Amino acid sequence: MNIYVSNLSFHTTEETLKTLFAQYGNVSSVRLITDKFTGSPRGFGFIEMSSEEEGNAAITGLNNKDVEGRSLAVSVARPKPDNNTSGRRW
DNA sequence: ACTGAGCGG
Repeated sequence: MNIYVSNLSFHTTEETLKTLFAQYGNVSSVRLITDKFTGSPRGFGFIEMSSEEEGNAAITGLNNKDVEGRSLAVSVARPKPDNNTSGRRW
């Protein structure tokens, strides 16, 4: 279950998200998108959970949640484009 | 090296 989370504080780290999402299910992976030059968290990231139900529970529970002074924006991540092995084929 | 809409590897 790929989950997209944004509107994070610039001080928010992976462990913070990990702790928050772990409350609603098993977090498979946590990836914070960092800047290329400064290496600081850009304010958004991706969360992978073990199951879809846990992901929905995390989204429902953590969306618009106040974290470090910012309201989290949690939603389902978009499918990434692929050369030819990607879902819809038209 | 920075800042506030946002979808990465």
